[in-house]
Amino acid sequence: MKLSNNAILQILHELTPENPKFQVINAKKIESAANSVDRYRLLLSDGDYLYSHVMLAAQLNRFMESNEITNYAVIEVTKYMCNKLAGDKRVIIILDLKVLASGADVGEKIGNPTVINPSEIPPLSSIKEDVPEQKVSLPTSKPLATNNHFGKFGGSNPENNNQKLSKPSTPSTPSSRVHSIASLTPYQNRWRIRARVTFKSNIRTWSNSKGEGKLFNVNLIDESGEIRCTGFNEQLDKFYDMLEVNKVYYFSKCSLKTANKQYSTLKCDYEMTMNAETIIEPCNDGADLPSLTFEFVKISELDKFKPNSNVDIVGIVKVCNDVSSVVSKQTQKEIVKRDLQLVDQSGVAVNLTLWGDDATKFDGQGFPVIAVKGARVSDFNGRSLSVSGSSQLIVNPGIPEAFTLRGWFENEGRDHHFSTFQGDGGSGAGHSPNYKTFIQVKNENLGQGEKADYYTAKGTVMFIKKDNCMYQACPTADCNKKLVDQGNGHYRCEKCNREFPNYKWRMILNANVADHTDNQWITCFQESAEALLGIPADDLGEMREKDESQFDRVINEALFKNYLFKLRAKVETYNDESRLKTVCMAANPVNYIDYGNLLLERLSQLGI
DNA sequence: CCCCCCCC
Repeated sequence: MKLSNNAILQILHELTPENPKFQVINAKKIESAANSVDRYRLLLSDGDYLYSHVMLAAQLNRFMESNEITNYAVIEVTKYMCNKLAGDKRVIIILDLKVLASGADVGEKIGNPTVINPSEIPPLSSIKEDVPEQKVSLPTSKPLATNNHFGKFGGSNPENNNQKLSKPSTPSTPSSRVHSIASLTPYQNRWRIRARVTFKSNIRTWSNSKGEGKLFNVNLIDESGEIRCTGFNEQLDKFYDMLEVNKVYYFSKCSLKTANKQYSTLKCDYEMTMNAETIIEPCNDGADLPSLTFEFVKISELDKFKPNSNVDIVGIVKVCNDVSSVVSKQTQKEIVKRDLQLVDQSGVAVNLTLWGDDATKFDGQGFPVIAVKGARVSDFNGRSLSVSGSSQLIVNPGIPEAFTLRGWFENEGRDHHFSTFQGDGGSGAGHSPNYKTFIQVKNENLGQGEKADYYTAKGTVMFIKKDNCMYQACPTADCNKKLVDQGNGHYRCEKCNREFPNYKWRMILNANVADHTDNQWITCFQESAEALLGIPADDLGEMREKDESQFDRVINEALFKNYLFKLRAKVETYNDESRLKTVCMAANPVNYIDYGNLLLERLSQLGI
């Protein structure tokens, strides 16, 4: 196996031998800081010289990880560059390669190469006497250039110029090696990243006491992480049109500053601002870079997130409300909004609000899947979501999670009754449920104390009392007072001291639920009663008036279903008689993973 | 240098 003799020395002197063949004598993994990508450093031989300041581009790590390259392997380097570091040290970066022979096949060091001391690179005149495989015209006397421009070299062979060595994607600017986004800090400014644009904002203008202007941001991603980059005024004019979502660019010479976490949904500690020096150039071979990534959260788990935090969410738009408008309390401006009800396989529904253009342009036909990166969590109605200015809304994204959701929805999700975070108390601390069996509730005297006891029980609906399970309630929001029928088509609310021509149906449903240990009578108010019966109270009330047999059918169909009941137990005294009253706070679908784990825990407590 | 993202 013939190596490209002296090619290392040539490269260190800014010559560009084509497709040089080297032997990898040794390799060392450089563990990176958290979130960054590990890199490999190679000890490379050209048969005459050994050089240790050689790095493998991160996208070639697979050659090391798959053991395609082991010690003594011979490689052909089809793309490379030589960068100058502080102290005039030179680093060869291998950008692309082919493995010509495995380390096992070669089995030994070829030739007797001399080690090059990186701080004392021998002059080109010290090229060893054997015939180089690559014919390279050498400049007669060329000092070590201070320009580390890849592909630029002595003038004696212009025809051999960079069309062979610099691929179209290689930027024409002087550059150091490609850095990872995760490695950027404000304390270094000689860096260059190769990154995909995952988001480009609209152009926004501002005007305040400090002045006015326009700006935009892009979000950038590489293997190591994400960062936001903002362009103001002149930079906006220069780069806005050029930057396209999903395309890959080289970025260098942006200002870095600590990201204000209050406004940033990305996990990066820093963010970039374009300045007059900034260079952005397209990169045509960025296929190896990741696209937008999500860390999806199940809707049922939203109560584990604090209000004002951001989450990635994907769900089916089960309900798409019409646009409406609200007046901002702060700006007094009217804003268009649209509320969606989002559901997923976790069996919980949550409201998601779209604003402005997102709201007006949204088409809810056909139960689309939507993904939101960085949706804002609020505790309205237990938990709600909002697509904020820094969120990204993607309708029918081409991601596996979307296809899975679609399949689930078409098969079963469509007919599922979804629970909500309403009735969970809203504070949503996300405590692990206090699971009890009904016999435990009795044995432990739950609800007998001063304060109510809350517990969660998995139970089956055994019986529902249909008499007096609903009433005509005051139509005023938040007033659920039972109305007095005046007999003249009007209904009187004693609480509001008003008469109404209309009413809303409210439910108080008494049901008996059982587990394998005992049974328990529970009272379900509106939301949990609707959850058990699978129908809105207003529909049920109308149904009962029109056709009582249909109403009976709804009640019967609700029997023998299993739920995870969130219950509140408290003794109440009425007419000198005290009895335990159990109110259902929520009837949620059983999560059989959680429930299975609960059973495992109970089994282990039996000590069998 | 923005950073408001609203309401119920």
